[in-house]
Amino acid sequence: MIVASWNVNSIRARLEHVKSWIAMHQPDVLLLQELKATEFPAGLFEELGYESAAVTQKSYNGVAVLSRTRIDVVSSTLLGDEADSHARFLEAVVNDVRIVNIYAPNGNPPASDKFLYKLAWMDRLHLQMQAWLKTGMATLVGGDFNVIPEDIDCHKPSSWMHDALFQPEPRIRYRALLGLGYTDAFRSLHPDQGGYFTFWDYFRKAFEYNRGIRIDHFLISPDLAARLESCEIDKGPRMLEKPSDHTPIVARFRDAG
DNA sequence: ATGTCGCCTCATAGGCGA
Repeated sequence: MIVASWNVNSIRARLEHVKSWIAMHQPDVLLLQELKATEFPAGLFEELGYESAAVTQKSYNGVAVLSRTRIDVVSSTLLGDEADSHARFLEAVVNDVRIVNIYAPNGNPPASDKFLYKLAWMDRLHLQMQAWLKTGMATLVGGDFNVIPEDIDCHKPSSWMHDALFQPEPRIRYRALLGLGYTDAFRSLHPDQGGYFTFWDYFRKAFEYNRGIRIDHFLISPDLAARLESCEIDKGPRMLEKPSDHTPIVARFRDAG
């Protein structure tokens, strides 16, 4: 099973990029974030052989799961805050695997209401991820976590020390998710290797100089970690005209034994 | 502070979020 995740920064602006990437890579499951549109063009992906489920809102956020096989949606809201209406979460079951697509809050600037929302959101995610482990179902939580886990996950820590994605509070919470028993799929197969990023700013030729950050992640339960074959970042789409500022990450799993 | 995108609107310029 091949699972990919890509923050597309507007599904309308990136439609051709996404369609051609799917045609080329044929993932079994694709998680999309930052749709930035009320309507998700499900029909266009149906033509490519993909079922889809999406949670959307006007202008902001939005996540979608695409799959070549049936998607059973479990929930479109993260527990713990009835008043939270952001489209940032979609939990589904595909091929006996719990697939959770997240677009975690950015949280900038630090010491703002947005930053507090980010931390609270991560605390809510922690509780769910803890509960999922106890169900015994193989679980993958993927998407844009908006957290730079370690110093090697950015080109230069001093450039990010004032950014919400690099603050101790979210980083501690990310590590706590690993502490529950989840594995950072990419890092587990590429230990101690810096210079691997999933996001580069549009400005200052950040991509050309590889001044980026690794903030798109797959956190996988132990049974899935045992099935993990590869996890790579595909920089290809970031090189195209009018790219998203993120690029896809792709994980491959052995079939369940 | 700035850079650059994509969205929206008290819309063709400016604000917001990233």
